[in-house]
Amino acid sequence: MDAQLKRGILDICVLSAIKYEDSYGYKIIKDVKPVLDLSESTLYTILKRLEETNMLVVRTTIHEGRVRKYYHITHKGLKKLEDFRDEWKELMEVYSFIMEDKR
Amino acid sequence: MDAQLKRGILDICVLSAIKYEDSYGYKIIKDVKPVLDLSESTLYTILKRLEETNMLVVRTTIHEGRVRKYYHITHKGLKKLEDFRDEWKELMEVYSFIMEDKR
DNA sequence: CGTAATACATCATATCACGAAGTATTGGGC
DNA sequence: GCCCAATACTTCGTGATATGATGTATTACG
Repeated sequence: MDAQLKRGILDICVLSAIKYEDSYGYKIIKDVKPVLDLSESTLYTILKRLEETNMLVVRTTIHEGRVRKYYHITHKGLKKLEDFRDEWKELMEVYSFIMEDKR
Repeated sequence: MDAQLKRGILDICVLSAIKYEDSYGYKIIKDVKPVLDLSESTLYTILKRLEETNMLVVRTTIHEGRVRKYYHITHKGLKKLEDFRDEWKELMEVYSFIMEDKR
């Protein structure tokens, strides 16, 4: 998918991936990649941003000798997901405008 | 609307605004603004980009003593609009993923 | 004569996706 | 024992791009 089109939904996608269950970077990539391709550098950049804007909180654990950081969605993160429904509605209207047959 | 979400559709919106009839910057803004807010600086940046990538061609005219540049969509621009239908389908699938009830 | 409307241009800034490259550990195959 | 894939996270540089601020210039109208 076009990089620009991705921008609006990448953050939302990542939040959605931890919506019901805490998850960690490596797993999030595996979960999201089939539906929306993203690289490790992109994902960790996004996770950092979401942490800085208090959309999620981090808990560092050790799993089989490896560091594993679990991400947990916050109230603010859940609200962001909720608000996206309205954003999507707006986007649908724009799409209608784009595809409108003006002849 | 969120700036990031806009990015993927701004170019498409502008192309769509000149799809059936040549138009000029000032008019495009008036047409697009009600459905998707954009500033003059943004619009002219986009028009320049679309010209550089051969999505449209420009014809400079004088109208009532003022310069007026008419933009005409090219075959490549029309193809871009067509391709957007597929992009949109992908986007819909991502939306399904985001809103999926995983409980 | 001033102001709004028309019309386009440029620049600096901030945001962000992504490839490249790196660090470190575990586990399986040979 | 050794190599490589898989697991897991980090940092840096680059390119793309939306936008506010600012500027230029003309016409129409009261």
